Amino acid sequence: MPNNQFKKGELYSFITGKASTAIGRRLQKNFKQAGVEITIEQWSVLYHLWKVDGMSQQQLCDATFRDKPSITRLVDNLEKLKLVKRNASKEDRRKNLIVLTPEGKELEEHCMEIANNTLNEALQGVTNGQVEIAKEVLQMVYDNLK
Amino acid sequence: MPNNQFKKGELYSFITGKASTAIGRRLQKNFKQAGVEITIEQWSVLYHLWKVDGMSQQQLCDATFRDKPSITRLVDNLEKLKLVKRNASKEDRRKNLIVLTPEGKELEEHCMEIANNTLNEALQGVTNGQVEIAKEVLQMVYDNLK
DNA sequence: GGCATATAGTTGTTTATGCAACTAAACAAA
DNA sequence: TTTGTTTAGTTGCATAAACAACTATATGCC
Repeated sequence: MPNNQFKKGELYSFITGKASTAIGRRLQKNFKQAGVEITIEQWSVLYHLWKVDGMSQQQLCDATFRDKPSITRLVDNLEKLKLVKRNASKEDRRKNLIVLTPEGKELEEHCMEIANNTLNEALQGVTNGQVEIAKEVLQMVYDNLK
Repeated sequence: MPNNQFKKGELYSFITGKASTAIGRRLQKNFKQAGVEITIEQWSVLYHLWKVDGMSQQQLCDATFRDKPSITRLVDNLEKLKLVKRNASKEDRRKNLIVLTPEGKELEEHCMEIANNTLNEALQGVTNGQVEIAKEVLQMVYDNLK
């Protein structure tokens, strides 16, 4: 950006993330309507475990961009829901490996379908090219600041 | 979107808003370093009051995309900080008009400078064209779902 | 081996969010 | 005027976020 002045409208929306708030809220609503009783934050943890089961909490922090206390509490609640278990690591006694239960595994297909449909809803009328560019911008922002 | 399938990576980032989380976190850090003792959520309310002083709480809900209880509590805390006051509306006794105090007004310039610099930081290496397209996509997403 | 530093996870605290439920005021229809 | 419906704001509740501080474990250096 050669010129360092933004119109105020851009400033606000970029900072507050209204679009992702709207997606998150819609996804939560769609989960609820479909009888899926997890929060979107819990989903965001399960999402990574479905891809790689048995991650450490620190790995979940990195993957979900949250801090350690937040992950501790999210995992607490997922344990309560019997969707995950903490297994002490054999190689490093500080580490817990978070593993999916059978119920946790079972949720994947249904949740991912709902999430997929929600994103389709959100991106109605947006072209593939626009999505690609938006992705690039958001990735650059994230890389600039993480 | 003719084809309703996304790669999983896109799915996750769009839904969770990692980029705006990163911006928000950086802005909070920059406020703190500059000795500005407000949260970014409080800033988002002040932002609208700096543009239009004396808004009702419902108007702030619409402007900031939050629900009524959230605004009630944000305004509570801003009152505690003596940055705003609630004035009962003369035309409609249900309504509070939220007005800036002199201290609240005084914060504008410094806060907006910090916010501006933070967004510049975030958008390093992004072209004007890319920003424009990203904005359009995010606006469409928001309009599709709000 | 001992000590300094780094790391994983937990606890405390404060702020925030959004759904549900409620009260009071305003508006619309009969 | 009365009644039914809508609207503005508040309270309750559960979940979440992140900073600070802490404990226990692991790593690196002398």
